[in-house]
Amino acid sequence: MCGTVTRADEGRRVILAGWVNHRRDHGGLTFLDLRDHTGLVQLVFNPTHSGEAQRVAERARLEWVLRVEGTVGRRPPGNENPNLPTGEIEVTVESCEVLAQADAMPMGVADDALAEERVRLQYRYLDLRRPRMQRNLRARHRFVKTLRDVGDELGFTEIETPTMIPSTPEGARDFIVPSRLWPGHVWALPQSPQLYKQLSMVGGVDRYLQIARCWRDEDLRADRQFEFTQLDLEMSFVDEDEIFEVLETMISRAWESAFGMTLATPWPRLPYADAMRRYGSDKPDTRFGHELTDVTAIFEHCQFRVFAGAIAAGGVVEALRVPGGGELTRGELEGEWLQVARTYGAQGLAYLWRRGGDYEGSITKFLSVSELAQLTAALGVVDGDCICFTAGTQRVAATALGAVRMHAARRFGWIPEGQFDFLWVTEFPLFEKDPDDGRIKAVHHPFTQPHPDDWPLVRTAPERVRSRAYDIVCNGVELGSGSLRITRPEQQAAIFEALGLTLAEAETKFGFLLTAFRYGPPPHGGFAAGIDRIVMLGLGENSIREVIAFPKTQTGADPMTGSPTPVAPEQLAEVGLRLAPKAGSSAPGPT
RNA sequence: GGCCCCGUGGUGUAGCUGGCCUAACACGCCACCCUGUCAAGGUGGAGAUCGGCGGUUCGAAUCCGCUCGGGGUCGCCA
Repeated sequence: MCGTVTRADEGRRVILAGWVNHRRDHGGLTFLDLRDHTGLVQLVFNPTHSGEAQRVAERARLEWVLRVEGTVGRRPPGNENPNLPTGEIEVTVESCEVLAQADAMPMGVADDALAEERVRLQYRYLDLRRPRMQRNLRARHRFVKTLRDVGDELGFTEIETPTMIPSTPEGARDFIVPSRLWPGHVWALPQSPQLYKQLSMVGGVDRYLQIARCWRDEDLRADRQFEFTQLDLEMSFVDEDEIFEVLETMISRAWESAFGMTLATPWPRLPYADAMRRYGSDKPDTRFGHELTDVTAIFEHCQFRVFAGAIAAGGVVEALRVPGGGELTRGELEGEWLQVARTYGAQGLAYLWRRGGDYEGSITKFLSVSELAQLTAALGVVDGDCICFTAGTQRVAATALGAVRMHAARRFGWIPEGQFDFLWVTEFPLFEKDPDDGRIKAVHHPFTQPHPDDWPLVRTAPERVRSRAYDIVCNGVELGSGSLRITRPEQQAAIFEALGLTLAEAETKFGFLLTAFRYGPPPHGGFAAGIDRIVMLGLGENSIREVIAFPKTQTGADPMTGSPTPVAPEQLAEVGLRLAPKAGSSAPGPT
């Protein structure tokens, strides 16, 4: 292979095939760099050795595919290239065959010739030739292969579950597939194999594993695609400790084999409530401190109406000390910093500077000497700091200031590079109130066990019930989640009741699972980890599109294939469908 | 659905406080020269009317509006 030729091969005859990465034509003597996924090697075409091969080399252009036969030799002294692994040697070509020509490239293939993402996706097959993408694809392969290997060692059985399953209204929007044999009926692509893996537990599988493709018809993001891949696990007769240990083993070993870095295990556990309180996030970036402080008690009776009003309404005031923030201008704080807080629902962002041993800033005049002294003590304020505040409900104030914390971290370089802080966020709330209709909904899914201590609250104060659901978080990215499941009918009934589901409704939605649970379900729990995101993180990429061979754009299209495409009426008729006219193309209505 | 950023030859950029832009530079492409280069070099050449539409103006790549496309993000993602 091109990149694996070494000094040890000196004198050997080799046959190499690859792409022309670069050409340097001296009008007689010609050099071509030949590339395959292993790297580059310099080919020398000397008219005195082989005039025929040299004439081919003169014609060859970037990205032509060549097969050459030649002899490996040391480069003449002084002509070594220390920037290349194969820089000490070269291949003197005796014969050269053009396997394929290439038109002028629509984009460069070198890593430092990065084109606009639209162009990269349109010519994804060229983009994939880039060394970086080759590295990413192969690292992903190693990662997944090791997950399977370790899973096998740990007694897991890989089970394939269907990709055409019943559609359920819960959770994300389904991609639906019309049924030809059952006109008017549809299948859905799974958002996850959740129910099937639980059924496999009932089926005695004991330890289920799947590298599962999942689909969700929601808006795309840097870390979200329509279809993504998860490491899906389910285990019988286990509790959190065993599940955590399995995942720590599988992911740390796969991480090491794919990225060559070791991960310390076990990972710390952080209850959800603490994560929200300390970091203002359920997926905290714990690579740096600068935690939030609840200063509600200090400002309970203060003259600043925004604080006092929020507290009187049952809310809180959160504070963040920004060392060095004294240099922040009013324009910055009231511009982009405020915008960050507002994006996450805060009404505003209050701030103070500590300069020359005193507080400055527009809210200073509303705060008493005593209040400011307490603030100084509580946060350890020193000269040159800026203190940012949000006020409101605990959730909004903390979340917004948590976002400000991340903004500050990037602004002031708090984030240590090359560090990976994995942790478990545990004891997620079981329920949450839907702000739109005020109804109680399951945070994870309705089969999640409540925390054993909180069973009495299921009836009385459902929003305070903690669950046995947990997430893996690393560097502020949510990498996966899981839970222990409910298998006892009477417990399940209590949860459905809290969710406002009648037994009849539950039967309609999940009847097959409830039926299965009448025939001796083993206690079980599991986890699903987002492979795209983990590989993205391990490779230092900022988007999962960099670790997916053929991703979609943010608008959910594929520029390479020009899809999605319109569909012929006959094809629709066959599956019993009629499409609504496109909103823009319908007749204009009354204005 | 909201907010923010971007859109100039095949690619990447400059120009964008309006006229000197009949649009510049690098890479790539074409032709010729060149036997030790490795971001090879030299000479010459082709190639964009500045995403699209509309407006302001004597005059627009440069200002405004709409629109299309790409990216980021909030909502959404049990």
